[in-house]
Amino acid sequence: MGEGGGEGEFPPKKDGVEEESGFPAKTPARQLDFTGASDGHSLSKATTAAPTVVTTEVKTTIVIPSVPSSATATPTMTTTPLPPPAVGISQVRPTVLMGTPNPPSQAQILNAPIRIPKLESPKAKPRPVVEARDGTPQKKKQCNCKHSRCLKLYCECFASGTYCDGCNCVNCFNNVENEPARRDAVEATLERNPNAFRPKIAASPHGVQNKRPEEIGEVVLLGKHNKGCHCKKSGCLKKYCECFQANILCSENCKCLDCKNFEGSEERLALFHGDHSNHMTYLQLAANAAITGAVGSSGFAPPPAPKRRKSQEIMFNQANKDPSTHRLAHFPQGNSGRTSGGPTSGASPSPVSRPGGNASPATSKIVYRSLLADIIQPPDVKALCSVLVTSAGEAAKTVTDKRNETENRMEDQTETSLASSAQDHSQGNKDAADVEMVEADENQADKSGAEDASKGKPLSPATLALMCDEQDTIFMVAAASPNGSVDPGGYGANSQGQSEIYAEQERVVLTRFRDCLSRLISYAELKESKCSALARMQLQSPATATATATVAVKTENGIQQMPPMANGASRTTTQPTLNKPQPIQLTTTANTSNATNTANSHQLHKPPALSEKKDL
DNA sequence: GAGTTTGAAACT
DNA sequence: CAGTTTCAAACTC
Repeated sequence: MGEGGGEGEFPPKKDGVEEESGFPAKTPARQLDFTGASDGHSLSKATTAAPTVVTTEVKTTIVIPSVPSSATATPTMTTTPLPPPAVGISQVRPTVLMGTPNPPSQAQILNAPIRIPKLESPKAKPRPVVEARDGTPQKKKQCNCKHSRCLKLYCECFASGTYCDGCNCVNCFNNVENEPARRDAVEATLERNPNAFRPKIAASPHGVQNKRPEEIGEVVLLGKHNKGCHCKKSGCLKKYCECFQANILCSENCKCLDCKNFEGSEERLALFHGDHSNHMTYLQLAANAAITGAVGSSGFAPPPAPKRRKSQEIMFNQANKDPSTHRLAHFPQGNSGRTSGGPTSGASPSPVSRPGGNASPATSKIVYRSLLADIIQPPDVKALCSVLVTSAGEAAKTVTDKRNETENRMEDQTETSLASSAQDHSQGNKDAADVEMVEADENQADKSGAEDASKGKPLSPATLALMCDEQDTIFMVAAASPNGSVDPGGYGANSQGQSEIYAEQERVVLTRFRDCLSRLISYAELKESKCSALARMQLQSPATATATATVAVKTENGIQQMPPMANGASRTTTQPTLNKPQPIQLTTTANTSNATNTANSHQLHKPPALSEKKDL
């Protein structure tokens, strides 16, 4: 078991010679030293070998469930210097690949006694991975390592940076008690491969976000395997394949044979069509993975529940048996000579595309879309920013004017002026105290966070991911006061006036932004209710509803069409009227073709006029 | 649950 | 860096 660390001979092996610690005498890239002498010795090498950080922007229209607040709960494992958030395998992973301003170094990631999935009695029974109906694992996965002492990447716990807890492993060293050994193992692993503990799945610029839904045909999950898989026999359609397991398509990084895990692959489609509802859930989970840039044994997203595997495989096998769909050729890989992956006979419908390749033909697959998908376009954001900046400027001006007036009035009253000065001082102190309190709170709330980081203690990536906002705050404070003291005026302006201006600006900006969000929420609610209404109509009269599939919603801006799908699942999107959610007028329009619908939807992709957004 | 298959990791 | 071995998960029966 995961708690059985240390005792018993290891390995139970043929290799013969063993070190006194029981480790095989084989000399790996760097022999591990489990004598414990390494306790506390630094991972200086690893520490300084902070690998380059891939900064990738990921966008998705798939709604990402928020991380439960419990994720930041502080475990009570007192021997752990860094209380890690409890992270299930489905947990959103750190944003190392996501452009986090200061991603943790590799050593930071690893030096941390990272995540202890759940604190239980050491004698706790092994817990199977429990999956909810939606396929979301509720417990961390448990390894079953026997020969690796859970100190090699073979061990999923070790590879994912978690301690074994409640695992079924034998002779486990991946625990608090064997931290020195574990550290050495980490060091050795890093020496072999500095990126060993980095997320295997990097976010990919390719994906759905740049395509119209009708062009997509299927959801192409973002991200690609950094190293690529090397599958030979699984067709990359089994969980043996790391790409498949992460629910991403194989990429040019892969060296797989007879790959079927590419966009447009019939086998792959068959697999997913076999369990569409489950797939939808899976998509969200995988989107998490893409978003966070990490899934799998280094955070792999949970796989789809294998409940329907049989039926899926039937379909898959049928597809395989069909000679028309059998592919001998490797599908195209941007630069590795993969051919188009097209079918070897004319029976298969269409050429396929690879991530980053040509668009695939449309299929009838429903694409899950957020209710707010496409509502916010880049120009919208720019417009909003402009509005906010303008507002901030106006606020500053107002405050300054007011202040000047007041000062003029007060000019002759020396006594009052002195009092004011004193107040400035005390106010300044108060501000300083406030800032310090904020800082203290943050440090306390996440002791393992910035404070530890500043001390050189590592952060688990998940923790870092969760505290990025706090980091920003801390950064602001630090920037205001590089020497650690806090500028009483705030932001280094050293005057209450500035402080007031900033406060007012902040108030105005936040207020405006809040209003904007409120409107978005209102719009989403409106849209949802419209979708629901439509869905009900479809239920009542499916034929009609499906045939017409058009709901005209009259707004002050004209008519908007709603796609014939409920709750965000759609292939078309409507353009919001952000400033004023209108009462719904549902009108079914007979004889409205889908083509019309699509054409309109294209038009509707245009962002709202800037004037509208000013109202935000 | 035991045995087999598979592919990543470790090693040569 | 290619080939081989080891390992543990995935899968099958």
